[in-house]
Amino acid sequence: MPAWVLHVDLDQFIAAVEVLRDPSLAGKPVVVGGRGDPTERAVVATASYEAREFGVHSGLPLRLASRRCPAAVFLPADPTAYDEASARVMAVLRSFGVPVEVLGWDEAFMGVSVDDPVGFARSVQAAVLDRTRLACSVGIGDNKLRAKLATGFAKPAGVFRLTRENWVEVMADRPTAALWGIGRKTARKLAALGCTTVAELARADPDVLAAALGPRMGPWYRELARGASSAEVTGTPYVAKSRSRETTFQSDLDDPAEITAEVVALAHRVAADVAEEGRPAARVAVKVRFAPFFTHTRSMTLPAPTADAALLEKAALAVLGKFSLDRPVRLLGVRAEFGEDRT
DNA sequence: TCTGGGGTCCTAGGACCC
DNA sequence: TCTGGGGTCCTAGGACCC
Repeated sequence: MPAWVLHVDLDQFIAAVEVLRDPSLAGKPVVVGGRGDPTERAVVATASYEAREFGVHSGLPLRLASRRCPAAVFLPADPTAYDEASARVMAVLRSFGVPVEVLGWDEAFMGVSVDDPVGFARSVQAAVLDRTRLACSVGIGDNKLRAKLATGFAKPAGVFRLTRENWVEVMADRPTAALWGIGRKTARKLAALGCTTVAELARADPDVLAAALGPRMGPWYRELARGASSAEVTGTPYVAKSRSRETTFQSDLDDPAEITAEVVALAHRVAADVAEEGRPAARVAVKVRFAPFFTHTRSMTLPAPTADAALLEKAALAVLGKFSLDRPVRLLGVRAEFGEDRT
Protein backbone atom coordinates (compact mmCIF):
# COMPACT_ATOMS: atom_id res chain seq x y z
CA MET A 1 0.00 0.00 0.00
CA PRO A 2 1.30 3.45 -0.84
CA ALA A 3 2.57 5.70 1.98
CA TRP A 4 0.94 9.09 2.44
CA VAL A 5 1.47 12.12 4.61
CA LEU A 6 -1.69 13.77 5.88
CA HIS A 7 -1.62 17.31 7.25
CA VAL A 8 -4.56 18.01 9.55
CA ASP A 9 -5.26 21.68 10.30
CA LEU A 10 -8.15 22.91 12.44
CA ASP A 11 -10.27 25.62 10.82
CA GLN A 12 -9.95 29.00 12.60
CA PHE A 13 -9.02 26.96 15.67
CA ILE A 14 -8.91 29.60 18.41
CA ALA A 15 -12.03 31.36 17.21
CA ALA A 16 -13.79 27.99 16.89
CA VAL A 17 -12.94 27.10 20.50
CA GLU A 18 -14.41 30.41 21.63
CA VAL A 19 -17.59 29.79 19.63
CA LEU A 20 -17.93 26.36 21.26
CA ARG A 21 -17.85 28.06 24.66
CA ASP A 22 -20.26 30.77 23.61
CA PRO A 23 -22.48 29.64 20.72
CA SER A 24 -23.95 33.12 20.43
CA LEU A 25 -20.68 34.09 18.73
CA ALA A 26 -21.40 31.81 15.77
CA GLY A 27 -21.48 33.70 12.50
CA LYS A 28 -20.10 36.89 14.04
CA PRO A 29 -16.72 38.48 13.40
CA VAL A 30 -14.61 37.28 16.35
CA VAL A 31 -11.09 38.53 17.03
CA VAL A 32 -8.96 36.87 19.72
CA GLY A 33 -5.73 38.42 20.96
CA GLY A 34 -3.94 39.99 23.88
CA ARG A 35 -6.25 40.75 26.77
CA GLY A 36 -9.15 41.42 24.47
CA ASP A 37 -8.76 45.18 24.70
CA PRO A 38 -8.31 46.65 21.21
CA THR A 39 -6.74 49.82 22.61
CA GLU A 40 -3.77 47.89 24.04
CA ARG A 41 -0.41 46.92 22.53
CA ALA A 42 -1.24 43.46 21.24
CA VAL A 43 -1.91 41.65 17.98
CA VAL A 44 -4.56 39.32 16.59
CA ALA A 45 -4.00 35.64 17.43
CA THR A 46 -6.90 34.42 15.30
CA ALA A 47 -9.75 36.07 13.43
CA SER A 48 -12.91 34.19 12.49
CA TYR A 49 -13.69 33.91 8.79
CA GLU A 50 -16.33 36.64 9.23
CA ALA A 51 -13.67 39.00 10.63
CA ARG A 52 -11.23 38.09 7.86
CA GLU A 53 -13.71 39.51 5.38
CA PHE A 54 -12.77 42.91 6.81
CA GLY A 55 -9.06 42.38 6.30
CA VAL A 56 -8.39 41.27 9.87
CA HIS A 57 -5.73 38.54 10.10
CA SER A 58 -3.23 37.02 12.52
CA GLY A 59 -0.46 39.39 13.50
CA LEU A 60 -2.46 42.54 12.83
CA PRO A 61 -2.33 45.04 15.72
CA LEU A 62 -5.61 44.98 17.64
CA ARG A 63 -5.95 48.72 17.20
CA LEU A 64 -5.95 48.30 13.44
CA ALA A 65 -8.30 45.34 13.67
CA SER A 66 -10.88 47.39 15.54
CA ARG A 67 -10.57 50.14 12.98
CA ARG A 68 -11.12 47.71 10.10
CA CYS A 69 -13.92 45.86 11.84
CA PRO A 70 -15.48 47.97 14.60
CA ALA A 71 -18.35 45.49 15.00
CA ALA A 72 -16.03 42.60 15.86
CA VAL A 73 -16.22 40.85 19.21
CA PHE A 74 -12.78 41.15 20.85
CA LEU A 75 -11.83 38.35 23.24
CA PRO A 76 -8.75 37.75 25.41
CA ALA A 77 -6.52 34.84 24.48
CA ASP A 78 -7.01 31.88 26.82
CA PRO A 79 -4.05 29.54 26.27
CA THR A 80 -5.28 26.99 28.82
CA ALA A 81 -8.53 26.49 26.92
CA TYR A 82 -6.66 26.08 23.62
CA ASP A 83 -4.21 23.63 25.20
CA GLU A 84 -7.12 21.49 26.36
CA ALA A 85 -8.97 21.61 23.05
CA SER A 86 -5.76 20.82 21.20
CA ALA A 87 -5.05 17.83 23.43
CA ARG A 88 -8.54 16.45 22.70
CA VAL A 89 -8.00 16.81 18.95
CA MET A 90 -4.56 15.17 19.04
CA ALA A 91 -6.00 12.28 21.05
CA VAL A 92 -8.56 11.70 18.29
CA LEU A 93 -5.78 11.67 15.68
CA ARG A 94 -3.72 9.21 17.74
CA SER A 95 -6.73 6.94 18.08
CA PHE A 96 -6.19 5.99 14.43
CA GLY A 97 -3.07 4.10 15.50
CA VAL A 98 -0.67 5.84 13.10
CA PRO A 99 2.29 8.17 13.80
CA VAL A 100 1.08 11.68 14.70
CA GLU A 101 3.57 14.58 14.64
CA VAL A 102 2.16 17.66 16.35
CA LEU A 103 3.18 21.03 14.89
CA GLY A 104 1.36 23.37 17.21
CA TRP A 105 -2.02 23.84 18.81
CA ASP A 106 -3.95 23.24 15.64
CA GLU A 107 -1.83 21.21 13.24
CA ALA A 108 -0.40 17.74 12.93
CA PHE A 109 1.02 15.35 10.37
CA MET A 110 -0.19 11.77 10.20
CA GLY A 111 1.78 9.05 8.42
CA VAL A 112 -0.51 6.50 6.81
CA SER A 113 -0.26 3.61 4.36
CA VAL A 114 -3.63 3.19 2.70
CA ASP A 115 -5.07 2.72 -0.76
CA ASP A 116 -7.67 5.43 -0.29
CA PRO A 117 -6.09 8.45 1.43
CA VAL A 118 -9.10 10.66 0.67
CA GLY A 119 -11.40 8.20 2.40
CA PHE A 120 -9.01 8.09 5.36
CA ALA A 121 -8.92 11.90 5.49
CA ARG A 122 -12.73 12.05 5.50
CA SER A 123 -12.88 9.61 8.38
CA VAL A 124 -10.36 11.71 10.33
CA GLN A 125 -12.46 14.83 9.74
CA ALA A 126 -15.62 13.01 10.80
CA ALA A 127 -14.01 11.66 13.98
CA VAL A 128 -12.58 15.06 14.96
CA LEU A 129 -15.90 16.77 14.34
CA ASP A 130 -17.85 14.08 16.16
CA ARG A 131 -15.63 14.00 19.25
CA THR A 132 -14.58 17.67 19.56
CA ARG A 133 -17.20 19.61 17.54
CA LEU A 134 -14.28 21.23 15.67
CA ALA A 135 -13.88 21.31 11.90
CA CYS A 136 -10.58 20.63 10.20
CA SER A 137 -9.10 20.57 6.72
CA VAL A 138 -6.80 17.83 5.51
CA GLY A 139 -3.97 18.04 3.00
CA ILE A 140 -2.76 14.81 1.43
CA GLY A 141 0.77 14.62 0.06
CA ASP A 142 3.56 12.26 -0.87
CA ASN A 143 5.74 14.22 1.57
CA LYS A 144 5.34 16.77 4.37
CA LEU A 145 5.77 19.88 2.23
CA ARG A 146 3.11 18.84 -0.26
CA ALA A 147 0.73 17.75 2.48
CA LYS A 148 1.18 21.04 4.32
CA LEU A 149 0.62 23.15 1.21
CA ALA A 150 -2.34 21.01 0.14
CA THR A 151 -4.20 22.00 3.30
CA GLY A 152 -4.29 25.60 2.13
CA PHE A 153 -6.32 24.47 -0.87
CA ALA A 154 -8.55 22.26 1.28
CA LYS A 155 -9.90 25.01 3.54
CA PRO A 156 -12.45 25.22 4.88
CA ALA A 157 -13.36 21.70 5.97
CA GLY A 158 -12.16 20.11 2.74
CA VAL A 159 -9.58 17.63 1.47
CA PHE A 160 -6.96 18.34 -1.21
CA ARG A 161 -4.26 16.12 -2.67
CA LEU A 162 -0.91 17.55 -3.81
CA THR A 163 1.71 15.13 -5.13
CA ARG A 164 4.50 14.86 -7.67
CA GLU A 165 1.78 14.45 -10.35
CA ASN A 166 0.03 17.81 -9.92
CA TRP A 167 2.83 19.83 -8.28
CA VAL A 168 3.77 21.80 -11.38
CA GLU A 169 0.16 22.37 -12.41
CA VAL A 170 -0.82 23.68 -8.97
CA MET A 171 2.32 25.49 -7.82
CA ALA A 172 4.44 26.61 -10.80
CA ASP A 173 2.95 30.07 -11.27
CA ARG A 174 2.53 30.92 -7.60
CA PRO A 175 4.87 33.36 -5.85
CA THR A 176 7.85 31.85 -4.04
CA ALA A 177 6.41 33.00 -0.70
CA ALA A 178 3.64 30.43 -1.18
CA LEU A 179 6.24 27.82 -0.19
CA TRP A 180 6.50 26.71 3.44
CA GLY A 181 9.76 28.24 4.65
CA ILE A 182 9.93 31.26 2.35
CA GLY A 183 8.70 34.48 3.88
CA ARG A 184 8.63 38.10 2.77
CA LYS A 185 12.32 38.82 3.24
CA THR A 186 13.55 35.78 1.36
CA ALA A 187 10.98 36.29 -1.40
CA ARG A 188 12.40 39.78 -1.95
CA LYS A 189 15.96 38.47 -2.15
CA LEU A 190 14.86 35.77 -4.58
CA ALA A 191 13.06 38.33 -6.72
CA ALA A 192 16.30 40.28 -6.95
CA LEU A 193 17.86 37.10 -8.40
CA GLY A 194 15.09 36.86 -10.98
CA CYS A 195 12.98 34.28 -9.16
CA THR A 196 9.44 35.50 -8.63
CA THR A 197 7.54 32.25 -9.15
CA VAL A 198 7.98 28.72 -7.89
CA ALA A 199 8.84 27.57 -11.42
CA GLU A 200 11.59 30.17 -11.75
CA LEU A 201 13.06 29.17 -8.39
CA ALA A 202 12.98 25.50 -9.39
CA ARG A 203 15.15 26.32 -12.40
CA ALA A 204 17.60 28.62 -10.57
CA ASP A 205 21.32 27.92 -10.33
CA PRO A 206 22.01 26.40 -6.88
CA ASP A 207 25.46 28.02 -6.72
CA VAL A 208 23.94 31.45 -7.27
CA LEU A 209 21.36 30.74 -4.58
CA ALA A 210 24.06 29.52 -2.19
CA ALA A 211 26.13 32.65 -2.71
CA ALA A 212 23.18 34.96 -2.10
CA LEU A 213 21.27 33.07 0.60
CA GLY A 214 23.75 30.82 2.36
CA PRO A 215 25.37 27.47 1.68
CA ARG A 216 22.50 25.42 3.03
CA MET A 217 19.46 27.67 2.73
CA GLY A 218 20.12 28.69 -0.89
CA PRO A 219 20.02 25.21 -2.42
CA TRP A 220 17.28 24.20 0.02
CA TYR A 221 14.93 26.86 -1.38
CA ARG A 222 15.38 25.37 -4.83
CA GLU A 223 14.48 21.95 -3.46
CA LEU A 224 11.35 23.46 -1.92
CA ALA A 225 10.35 24.85 -5.31
CA ARG A 226 10.63 21.34 -6.72
CA GLY A 227 8.33 20.06 -3.98
CA ALA A 228 11.03 18.04 -2.28
CA SER A 229 10.93 17.36 1.46
CA SER A 230 10.97 14.60 4.03
CA ALA A 231 8.08 12.16 4.14
CA GLU A 232 8.96 10.78 7.55
CA VAL A 233 6.30 11.39 10.18
CA THR A 234 7.66 10.81 13.66
CA GLY A 235 5.43 9.92 16.55
CA THR A 236 8.14 10.51 19.14
CA PRO A 237 7.18 13.09 21.76
CA TYR A 238 8.29 16.69 21.36
CA VAL A 239 11.29 17.70 23.43
CA ALA A 240 11.77 21.45 23.88
CA LYS A 241 15.19 22.91 23.15
CA SER A 242 14.47 26.14 24.97
CA ARG A 243 11.86 27.81 27.14
CA SER A 244 11.26 31.54 27.18
CA ARG A 245 9.01 34.24 28.57
CA GLU A 246 8.67 37.77 27.32
CA THR A 247 6.52 40.81 27.97
CA THR A 248 5.68 43.84 25.91
CA PHE A 249 4.89 46.73 28.22
CA GLN A 250 1.84 48.88 27.64
CA SER A 251 4.11 51.88 28.15
CA ASP A 252 7.87 51.83 27.76
CA LEU A 253 10.10 51.40 30.82
CA ASP A 254 12.79 53.94 31.69
CA ASP A 255 13.58 53.17 35.31
CA PRO A 256 16.56 50.75 35.64
CA ALA A 257 15.15 49.41 38.92
CA GLU A 258 11.89 48.58 37.19
CA ILE A 259 13.72 46.92 34.30
CA THR A 260 15.74 44.82 36.75
CA ALA A 261 12.60 43.81 38.63
CA GLU A 262 10.91 42.71 35.41
CA VAL A 263 13.90 40.59 34.37
CA VAL A 264 13.91 38.95 37.80
CA ALA A 265 10.21 38.14 37.45
CA LEU A 266 10.70 36.72 33.95
CA ALA A 267 13.70 34.67 35.12
CA HIS A 268 11.55 33.09 37.82
CA ARG A 269 8.79 32.22 35.36
CA VAL A 270 11.39 30.64 33.08
CA ALA A 271 12.92 28.80 36.04
CA ALA A 272 9.52 27.31 36.81
CA ASP A 273 9.22 26.14 33.19
CA VAL A 274 12.73 24.69 33.32
CA ALA A 275 11.94 22.85 36.56
CA GLU A 276 8.84 21.43 34.90
CA GLU A 277 10.96 20.14 32.02
CA GLY A 278 13.10 18.24 34.51
CA ARG A 279 16.30 19.10 32.66
CA PRO A 280 18.86 21.79 33.58
CA ALA A 281 19.40 24.86 31.41
CA ALA A 282 22.82 25.33 29.83
CA ARG A 283 22.45 28.92 28.51
CA VAL A 284 20.52 32.01 29.45
CA ALA A 285 19.59 34.80 27.03
CA VAL A 286 17.96 38.17 27.62
CA LYS A 287 16.06 40.03 24.94
CA VAL A 288 15.52 43.78 25.04
CA ARG A 289 13.37 45.63 22.55
CA PHE A 290 14.04 49.34 22.69
CA ALA A 291 11.63 51.99 21.49
CA PRO A 292 10.55 52.36 18.85
CA PHE A 293 11.36 48.78 17.76
CA PHE A 294 15.05 47.78 17.94
CA THR A 295 15.55 44.29 19.28
CA HIS A 296 18.83 43.07 20.80
CA THR A 297 19.77 39.79 22.43
CA ARG A 298 22.63 39.00 24.80
CA SER A 299 23.38 35.58 26.23
CA MET A 300 25.82 33.48 28.20
CA THR A 301 26.66 29.86 28.67
CA LEU A 302 26.25 28.92 32.32
CA PRO A 303 29.31 27.71 34.24
CA ALA A 304 27.34 24.51 34.75
CA PRO A 305 23.83 23.49 33.67
CA THR A 306 21.25 24.28 36.34
CA ALA A 307 17.54 24.41 37.04
CA ASP A 308 18.03 26.45 40.21
CA ALA A 309 15.88 29.60 40.18
CA ALA A 310 18.38 31.71 42.12
CA LEU A 311 21.21 30.80 39.73
CA LEU A 312 19.06 31.45 36.66
CA GLU A 313 18.05 34.84 38.08
CA LYS A 314 21.69 35.68 38.76
CA ALA A 315 22.65 34.71 35.22
CA ALA A 316 19.79 36.73 33.69
CA LEU A 317 20.87 39.81 35.63
CA ALA A 318 24.49 39.30 34.57
CA VAL A 319 23.36 39.13 30.93
CA LEU A 320 21.15 42.19 31.40
CA GLY A 321 24.31 43.98 32.55
CA LYS A 322 25.77 43.57 29.06
CA PHE A 323 23.22 46.06 27.71
CA SER A 324 23.50 49.80 27.91
CA LEU A 325 19.97 50.79 28.83
CA ASP A 326 20.02 54.26 27.38
CA ARG A 327 16.67 54.19 25.60
CA PRO A 328 13.11 53.38 26.68
CA VAL A 329 12.43 49.66 26.83
CA ARG A 330 9.37 48.29 25.06
CA LEU A 331 9.88 44.55 25.68
CA LEU A 332 11.92 42.31 27.95
CA GLY A 333 12.42 38.57 27.54
CA VAL A 334 14.34 35.77 29.23
CA ARG A 335 15.13 32.46 27.55
CA ALA A 336 16.73 29.30 28.92
CA GLU A 337 18.33 26.84 26.51
CA PHE A 338 18.85 23.22 27.32
CA GLY A 339 22.13 21.52 26.49
CA GLU A 340 22.68 18.39 24.48
CA ASP A 341 20.65 15.59 25.92
CA ARG A 342 22.93 12.71 26.73
CA THR A 343 20.27 10.42 28.12
C1' DT B 1 3.34 49.91 11.51
C1' DC B 2 -0.16 51.75 15.89
C1' DT B 3 4.29 45.85 14.92
C1' DG B 4 2.48 39.57 20.75
C1' DG B 5 4.44 35.46 22.56
C1' DG B 6 6.65 31.09 22.05
C1' DG B 7 9.49 28.46 19.47
C1' DT B 8 13.13 26.51 15.60
C1' DC B 9 17.08 26.62 12.54
C1' DC B 10 20.84 28.93 9.94
C1' DT B 11 24.76 32.18 9.36
C1' DA B 12 28.85 34.44 10.38
C1' DG B 13 32.70 36.21 13.02
C1' DG B 14 35.88 35.68 16.65
C1' DA B 15 38.19 32.93 20.24
C1' DC B 16 40.76 29.15 21.15
C1' DC B 17 43.21 24.95 20.43
C1' DC B 18 46.17 21.67 18.02
C1' DT C 1 55.71 38.99 11.69
C1' DC C 2 55.92 39.23 6.41
C1' DT C 3 50.96 35.75 10.74
C1' DG C 4 48.81 28.19 8.08
C1' DG C 5 44.71 25.34 8.25
C1' DG C 6 41.30 22.97 10.54
C1' DG C 7 37.78 22.05 14.09
C1' DT C 8 34.79 23.49 17.76
C1' DC C 9 32.65 26.58 20.88
C1' DC C 10 30.55 31.01 21.93
C1' DT C 11 27.84 34.81 20.73
C1' DA C 12 24.60 37.91 18.07
C1' DG C 13 21.46 38.42 14.64
C1' DG C 14 18.13 37.09 11.06
C1' DA C 15 14.32 34.63 9.16
C1' DC C 16 10.57 31.81 9.56
C1' DC C 17 6.65 29.36 11.60
C1' DC C 18 2.28 28.85 14.51
